[in-house]
Amino acid sequence: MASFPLNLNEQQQQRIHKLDVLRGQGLDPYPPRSQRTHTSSEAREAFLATEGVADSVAPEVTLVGRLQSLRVMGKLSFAHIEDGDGRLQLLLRRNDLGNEAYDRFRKEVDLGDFVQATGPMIRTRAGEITLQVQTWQLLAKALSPPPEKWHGLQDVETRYRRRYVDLAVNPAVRQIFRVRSRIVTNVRRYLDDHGFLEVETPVLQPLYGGAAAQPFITHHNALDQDLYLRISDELYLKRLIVGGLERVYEIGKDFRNEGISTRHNPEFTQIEAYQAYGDYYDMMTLAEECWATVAQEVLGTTQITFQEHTVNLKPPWHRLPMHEAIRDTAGVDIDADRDFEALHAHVVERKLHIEPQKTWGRLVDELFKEYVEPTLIEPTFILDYPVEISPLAKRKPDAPHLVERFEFFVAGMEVGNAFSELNDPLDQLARFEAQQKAHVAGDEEAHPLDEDWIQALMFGMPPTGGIGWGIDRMTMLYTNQSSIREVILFPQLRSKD
RNA sequence: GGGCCGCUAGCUCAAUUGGCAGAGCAACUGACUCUUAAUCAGUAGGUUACAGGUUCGAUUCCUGUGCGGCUCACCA
Repeated sequence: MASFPLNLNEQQQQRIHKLDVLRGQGLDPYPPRSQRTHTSSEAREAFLATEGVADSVAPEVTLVGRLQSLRVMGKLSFAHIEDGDGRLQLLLRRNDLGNEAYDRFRKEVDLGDFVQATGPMIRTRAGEITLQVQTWQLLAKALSPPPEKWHGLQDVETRYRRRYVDLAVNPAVRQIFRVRSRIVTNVRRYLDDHGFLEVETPVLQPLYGGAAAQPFITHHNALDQDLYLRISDELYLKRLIVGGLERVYEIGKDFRNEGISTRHNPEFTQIEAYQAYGDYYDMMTLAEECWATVAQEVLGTTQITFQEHTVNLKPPWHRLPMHEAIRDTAGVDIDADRDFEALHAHVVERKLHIEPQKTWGRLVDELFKEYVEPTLIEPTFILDYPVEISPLAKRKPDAPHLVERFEFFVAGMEVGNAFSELNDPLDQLARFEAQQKAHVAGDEEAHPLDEDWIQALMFGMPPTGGIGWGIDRMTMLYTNQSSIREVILFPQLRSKD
């Protein structure tokens, strides 16, 4: 018996009493094995294969599953059990089971219990394909009752904190995570088919990098050394490009120590891919082809509906240089106002403020986020970012204040980031030094100087295109979920108590 | 971190102006051999998130705390 205070409610106490009754009858409420012969859909198919066929015999099956409904009508009862394939009805008759087995089902079994039932498949008078139970067995007793049967579990907090209940009673939630799994599988397949090698790089890193974010810090006891949880995979994957692995990718968790919102979870899943001898144009092709292919495979169409928007992921996507986008929406020509003060005047005029890094690039970024981002409904690549906010990307040869970088947007949501990778070690060093200045000036998300990465670049890296996007946000778009918590099985919540 | 909203039975929700805390489902007892939101009769189930305050009296009004949702800021 439980030796810790469980604060059992009345229904739980009743169910524990039933455990004692069952054990008193010499029955194990938690037997070690089951003997399934068919899943619910296999049993249904087996029945349909024989129904109406002359001289055929109804198939005899053994099904297992969780009891989801029970309708007792005296000497006849109906129930539904649910397995991984779906629901199937059970018919139990006193005549078939005998008094003892029938009464035990009525008295000792509760909604939520796992049961096993054996018998022939039949069709009831109401037309439902049903297992006519001859023998049955309890597989696992549930001590807590399931939520109410037609409103189900709706409380969002309880759904996230007790996801097992959510999954058990809300089929739509199960479907989201099936889609998520198939998205990951198909992204992987696309990259595998295009010659990319899947690799794993450290989550625990002596120095973090690859993005503008604050890290989580942890400690290794034996080494007596602080380590960071990675904020991106970028610099390790690019080390592999230096090492001669020409196409690599990784799908894994990144960790960013920032606010939580409907679009941000502290740990999130990102795909990053790097292609030697490629550039950011190759990454655009990769993104639009991969997203369209995955949508076709997973959803059966390249058209997706997200909230009030319906968009088509079919290539080619819009390609819009950032300065054009800002000119067309904000009415500011950033090419004309190349210095901080001139552009700052426009920003002040529009009552925007920038913190903490006061650079020309941040002003551009601010204008972009305010005016352009909300307009990006159709899948769109925004090209050519300011160098100050892109310390790992290669400069545009004809415009060295910009870099060959794009971010892409679908249905108003930023989903990914890519660039022609900076492979000039001395320029990389200069960029890191600029980041250090920004850090001193108060930008806590400035990129730290990674000396080992400079060493790697000095060994020589070919021209390379790299891309990353969020699997969580991709799943949000493909399943039409407006909160990232709906596509993460166990989203981060504050601990209770 | 700011603003707004929410927290009542296992679940979904009510409760009038501050006046006995209720319903449906689930549970328990009974009837019922083709139901499927089964039906019918009956029973039980509450620290109204928590801590204070006002009041003869608080689910209701006030203050604080916790947790959550949305949103703004920040970010991806």
